[in-house]
Amino acid sequence: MSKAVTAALRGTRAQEDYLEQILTLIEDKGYARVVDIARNLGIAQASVTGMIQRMDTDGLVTYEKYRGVILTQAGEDIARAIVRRHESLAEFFALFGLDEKSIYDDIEGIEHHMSQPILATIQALTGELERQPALLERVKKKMAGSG
Amino acid sequence: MSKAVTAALRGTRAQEDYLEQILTLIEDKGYARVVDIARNLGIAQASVTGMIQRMDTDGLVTYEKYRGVILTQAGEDIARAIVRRHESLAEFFALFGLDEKSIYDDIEGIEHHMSQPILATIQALTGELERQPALLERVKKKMAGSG
DNA sequence: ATAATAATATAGTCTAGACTAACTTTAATT
DNA sequence: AATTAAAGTTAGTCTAGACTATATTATTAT
Ligand SMILES: [Mn+2]
Ligand SMILES: [Mn+2]
Ligand SMILES: [Mn+2]
Ligand SMILES: [Mn+2]
Repeated sequence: MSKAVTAALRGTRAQEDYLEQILTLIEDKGYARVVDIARNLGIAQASVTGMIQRMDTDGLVTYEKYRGVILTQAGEDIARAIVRRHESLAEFFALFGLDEKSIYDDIEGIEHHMSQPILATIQALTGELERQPALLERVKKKMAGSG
Repeated sequence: MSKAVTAALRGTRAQEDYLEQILTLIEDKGYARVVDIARNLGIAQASVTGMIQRMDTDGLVTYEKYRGVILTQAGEDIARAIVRRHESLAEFFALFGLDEKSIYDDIEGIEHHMSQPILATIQALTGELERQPALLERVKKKMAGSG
C-alpha cells in the first residue's frame, strides 16, 4: 500500500535540466547561485536569470532578486525524479564499461524521456546483470566489434 | 576495413522526426504527402509546409511546390539512422513485455539521444538476452513490483 | 569609507517551431 | 466543362529559450 502521487512530476527539458542543477548545487554546496548554474549548463548568466524568473512564475522555484534560488516542493519532486533517472542510466551503462563522461550528453537527453515502465525495466535489469559477469563480458566483446 | 562516413548524421529533434516519417511514408506508400506527415506527427499542415521549406534550405529534402517531398542523401542517411535506433529500442524493450504503444513517446524521445556506444550496447545486449529467458523472467517479476 | 570586482538583473534581439485564418492549386464528381 | 472537395501554401502571430550589451547591486580589498 503506497500513497499515490498525483503531481505531473515533469517540466520541459530545459526546466528539468535547470532543476537538476539547482538540486545538485544545493546538496553539494548548500546554495545555488546563478553563476554556477550558468557555468554548469553552459548557458549565459542572463539566460539563467530569465529562466529562473519563468520557473518562479510556474511555481517550480522561489526566487528573490539578488538572493539565491530555492526549490518549491513541486520543483524538488521533479528534480529528484530526474536525478534518479540520470543515476539509473549511468549505473546501467557503467555495467558495460562505458564511462559517464563519454555518454554524458546522451544521458542528459534520455533522462527526460523515461516513463515509469522504462525506468523500472532499467533498474530491474541492472540488478540482474550485476550478478551476470559472464554475460556482461560477452556484451562488451560484441560492442568492441561495432566501435 | 569499412569506409568512414564523415557526415554529421544528425538534425534537430524536430527535423529527425520529420525525416523518419518521410522515409517511412515513402517506403510504405511510395510517396510522402504533407497531409500524411502532418497527421502522423500530430502537427498542423501549415507547420509541415514551413518545416519542409526550411529542411530544403538545409539540404535534407528536395521540395517543389504542390509536388511531393523526397529525401536528399544527407536526409536519407539521418532518417535511416533514426529508424535503426527506434527499432533497436523497440526490440530491446519488447524483451521485457513492454508493448510499443505504451512506450512510444519515450522511444520517440530517446532515439534522438543515442550515440554510437549506446546503440552498440543496446543491440549487443538484446542479442545476448534473447538467449536468457530465465533472466528475462526475473526482470519482469521485479518490474511488476514497481508498477 | 571608498574603490574595485564579482554577481545579478534588465532591455532588446534572434531563431526554431508551432499555431490559425485565408488563399491557391490540384484532384475528384457530376 | 463546371463545380466541389481535398491538399497545399502564404501571411501573420506566438512562445520558449537562447544571446549580447548595459545597468544595478553586493562583496571584497584597500
Ligand atoms: Mn542529468
Ligand atoms: Mn538533461
Ligand atoms: Mn521514432
Ligand atoms: Mn522521435
